[in-house]
Amino acid sequence: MAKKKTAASANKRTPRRSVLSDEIYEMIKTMIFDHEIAPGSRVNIDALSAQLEVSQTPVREALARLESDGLIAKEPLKGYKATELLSIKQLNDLFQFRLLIEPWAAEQAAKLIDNTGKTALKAEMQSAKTALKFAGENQFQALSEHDSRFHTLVSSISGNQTVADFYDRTHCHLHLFRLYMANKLHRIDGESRADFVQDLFEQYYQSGSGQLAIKEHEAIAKAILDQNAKAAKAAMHTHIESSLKRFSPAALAANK
Amino acid sequence: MAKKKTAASANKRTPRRSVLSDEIYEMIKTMIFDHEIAPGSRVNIDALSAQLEVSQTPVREALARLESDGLIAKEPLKGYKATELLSIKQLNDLFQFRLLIEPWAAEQAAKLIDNTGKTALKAEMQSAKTALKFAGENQFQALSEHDSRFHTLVSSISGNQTVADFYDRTHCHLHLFRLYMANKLHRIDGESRADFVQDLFEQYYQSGSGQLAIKEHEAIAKAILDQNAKAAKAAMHTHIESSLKRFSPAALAANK
DNA sequence: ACTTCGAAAATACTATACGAAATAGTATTC
DNA sequence: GAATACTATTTCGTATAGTATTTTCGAAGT
Repeated sequence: MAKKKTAASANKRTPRRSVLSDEIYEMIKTMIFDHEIAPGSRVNIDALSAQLEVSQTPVREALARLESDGLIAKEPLKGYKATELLSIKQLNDLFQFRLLIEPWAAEQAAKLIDNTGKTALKAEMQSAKTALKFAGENQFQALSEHDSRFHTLVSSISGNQTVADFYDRTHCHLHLFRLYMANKLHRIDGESRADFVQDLFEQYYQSGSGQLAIKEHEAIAKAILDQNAKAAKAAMHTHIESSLKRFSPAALAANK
Repeated sequence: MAKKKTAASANKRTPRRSVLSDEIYEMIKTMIFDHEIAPGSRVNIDALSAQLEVSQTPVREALARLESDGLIAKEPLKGYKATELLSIKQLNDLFQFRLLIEPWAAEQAAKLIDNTGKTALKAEMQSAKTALKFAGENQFQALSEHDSRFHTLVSSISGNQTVADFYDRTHCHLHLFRLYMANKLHRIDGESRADFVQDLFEQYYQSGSGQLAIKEHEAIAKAILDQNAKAAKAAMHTHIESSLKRFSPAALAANK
């Protein structure tokens, strides 16, 4: 609902700096992220464009891109629908893929990092800590975003653009977040979405998973900053395996 | 020009089994591969939809998807343009990426292959040989397509869908790069595009690169069929490194 | 000659309305 | 009760108009 206003005002008043189509793309992504568009549910272009208060044209473009991203599936002449949540197998496949890529990326990052990279990495770790302290009710969101930025950063420091691009394309954080959300939505009926996020974070936080993830990130960051390639590689490997373990119960629950 | 007719007839006469938007997507992709849309050149939606004799809507959707594929880039409010070709660095990055993924995929394939997979793999190797013998002037095309199918097949036998998907995304860039080589290395003006491809094949073929690649494929296939995981992994690693070496001189020439 | 400015043209982007074709759902017939 | 026919809904594509932004290009000022 808040989104409608944003779209309308951005459209009518302010001189646009970007293109509506891109905004719509981001908005729909967010809606999928928040389960406002539930996994597996149909996406009616008419309804969506009405809700967002834009015409069909930008919605169509956005959906076409989301389809390439694997977040939306198109059935010809039947319409678009949000993709289902990751199955256990898909989750394992995804993490196996990451295990092939990211430890190598961390290793390279440790070898090739320069001062700019070091500054960026330190800044990211710092901001993660402060975000966790002050984000209040949005701490889980903050954590998730930090995680995404961290892995993107390491990939980019590795110097291999292909690797960096391909990490982005996995949409890891989005899939994992959806998984957790679904898990939570399953348990508590009738609550508002904001409350779900809050609850979700609390569970995640109180289980110590958040701190663990940050700790592991710190180990990776330290190794990279020390330019200890072997340690960086090992730390990233450990981190991804731990991360998979933390997410697996959610996947189990989501898949009933 | 031949394409126009296809589009029009598919649109007007026959009952459609797929969606126009998808056809347009394939057509534009073909146009990029054929250098009908040159790398780096701008893509005028009006002109393109006129040329293909369809409205803008399906063209926009196709371009949005091609953008996700990395074949087209969008600059907000300025329009779409075909992406530039791979630089030497990007080519190296891409092959480094493949070195991380595909040897593992081959290893897994050797471990997990079943009878269906064995049949498919044998059939592919067989068809590669016959295609090379009898394809005549389309031998380069045949070889290129076999290469694509072979690597796709191994990825899919590996059982990891994420890995298979990501291989697919890399391949179009390699394909494009090969055709680009053709164009650059044989810069003969006034010749038709088909002639370029033909010329490329001849050089490639006469240099023995084609046979080499097939030989390496056979080594990989044998190891997988023998379910010798280690050998399969090693053979794939060797193959990709050799493949890069075969590409590199052309890449150097192409980038002046 | 070189920049700087500004109008005109070209182009990108969005909105809207309509229509054809396929799917989905419902009723009718046998 | 099953197959068929009809209706409704929805998707997909077309056409067109209007707005916003970039680009072009020429004139004025330095």
